[in-house]
Amino acid sequence: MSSPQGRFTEGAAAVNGRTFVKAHAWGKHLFHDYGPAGVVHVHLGLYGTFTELPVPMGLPIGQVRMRIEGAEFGTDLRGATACELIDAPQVDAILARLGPDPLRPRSDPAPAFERIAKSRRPIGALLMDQKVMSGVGNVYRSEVLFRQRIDPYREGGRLDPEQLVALWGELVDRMRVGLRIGKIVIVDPEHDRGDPSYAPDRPRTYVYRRAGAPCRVCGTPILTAEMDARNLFWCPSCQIR
DNA sequence: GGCTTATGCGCAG
DNA sequence: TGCGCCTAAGCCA
Repeated sequence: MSSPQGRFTEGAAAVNGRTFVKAHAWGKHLFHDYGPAGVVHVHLGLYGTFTELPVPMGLPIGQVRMRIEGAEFGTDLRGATACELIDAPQVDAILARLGPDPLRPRSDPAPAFERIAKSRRPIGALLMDQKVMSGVGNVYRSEVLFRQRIDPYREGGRLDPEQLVALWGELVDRMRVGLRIGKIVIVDPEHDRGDPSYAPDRPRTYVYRRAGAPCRVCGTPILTAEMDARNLFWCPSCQIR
């Protein structure tokens, strides 16, 4: 591992030349374990990216914050909002403020259900709150609420227990598909199976970024509004308040 | 080539 | 509540 330029170099210097042992993720947080040297905490934020390159990787292009080089391939990290060396207690502190992650095996949604059930905040905001549950982003919040026919403005406490179970199940299913194929596809994701190049421009979402376009189910124009400083999308006809 | 937008979040005020 | 981060993709010309 190396830390070529600017920002984050101080912390990362401590693991310069160290061997990357393993990685794990909780919600949107990624942890790279370097054994006794510590843990590198990465959060991609809005525009962080890892790009993969064959070895030899050549000189870094642009503002590369962290480079990991393997035997055959390596990665360059750019644009992340966090890339810092932390110790075990700091890892625990981050995990302590995160709710259950639908992508983690054997994740227990009960604490999330409890928080939602007693909240008067809209479900569209609760799904984005990392303390309630972690990993759900702005695309999935709009899409799973459409799939479950729940209006994003409905108060959390006004969801039935069965709806909470169904909503969680929907998140698990959809996010697993996203993980497997490497992109968010809600509309007929099985088309991607075995052929990532299949119909690259076919529809991927029901409502996300489709403001004004007809609902794929009922034809009603999709609405958009800001909720918690993020763009929200929904069908006023399919989704019940 | 330029402009806009964004799968997110911490912090100032 | 609004800004800053500062990359990449999509869209237009």
